[in-house]
Amino acid sequence: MPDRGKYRTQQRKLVDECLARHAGEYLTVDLALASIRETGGSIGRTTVYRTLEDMVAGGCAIKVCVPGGEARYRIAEEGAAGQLVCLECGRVLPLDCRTAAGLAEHVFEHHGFEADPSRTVLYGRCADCMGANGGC
Amino acid sequence: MPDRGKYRTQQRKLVDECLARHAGEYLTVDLALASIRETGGSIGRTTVYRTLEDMVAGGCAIKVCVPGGEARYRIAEEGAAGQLVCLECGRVLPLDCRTAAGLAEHVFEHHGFEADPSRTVLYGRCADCMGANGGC
DNA sequence: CTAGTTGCAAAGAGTTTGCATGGCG
DNA sequence: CGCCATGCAAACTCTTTGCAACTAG
Repeated sequence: MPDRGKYRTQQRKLVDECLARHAGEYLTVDLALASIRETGGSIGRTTVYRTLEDMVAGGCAIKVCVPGGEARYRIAEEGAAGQLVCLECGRVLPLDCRTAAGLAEHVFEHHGFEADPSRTVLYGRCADCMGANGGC
Repeated sequence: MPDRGKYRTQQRKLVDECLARHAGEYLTVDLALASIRETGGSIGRTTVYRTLEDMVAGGCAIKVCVPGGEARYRIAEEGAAGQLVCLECGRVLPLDCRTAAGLAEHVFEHHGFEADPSRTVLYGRCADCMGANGGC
């Protein structure tokens, strides 16, 4: 394995910029790829995968796993929030960071588990889907 | 698609019993398959997949998504807890239900998002891995 | 120039589906 | 007896890897 992340290449910048452009959103590899190419960038799918994984390893990006779907990536921001995944529409919404941080702290004290607040994931139904399906 | 879950077959019982036998644990499809066959049960991998998905759809099982790994399933118990996923060793640990429930309530009030406490997932490092890797 | 990086194509892992056989009610 | 369930094999999807050409420093 080469010493990943040493060179600041054209492609690496493209991925960086793409996540920054979509700050707060959760992009799949294909969405990122499409967005990059839309802006005129030249990049291959493999490189997007590799660069995103590098960013996650380096703490610059957050990876969220959605059951039955593709992985989603978001830029890691200062005081970044966790995520709320709607099981009906598949949307991913941000969770305020205070809540996530408080939970992580509580978990550390009670379980000795060092949770990353920005990776907190809750599954359920978003407000829109609750409204649409109401009682049932 | 047939009207899944109508008949209470031998195999369905086997999967049920397997999850019950491992209550609180998070089984992969392969682990469940192995456990069932160990106890003398006859079942195919496809059926385990299908039955577990049926159980998740029916609210009898919880599915947890581990990045880079297989899906894991746990029986859905009354007052079931959320889960703590260790990103180093891949282990999944239970999160006490009081904490998860409190968080879900908080999230509902602040975000209008109806989170399922038992599906709360936190990612980080478990106590064992923290001890092993200490400072770094 | 040297080592890291890219990206195509192919391999791989996990999961789902088609379809004929078998079982529940 | 009808319809659902099973399970093998094949298809599929998402992701990773091998490798030769390329590029940043």
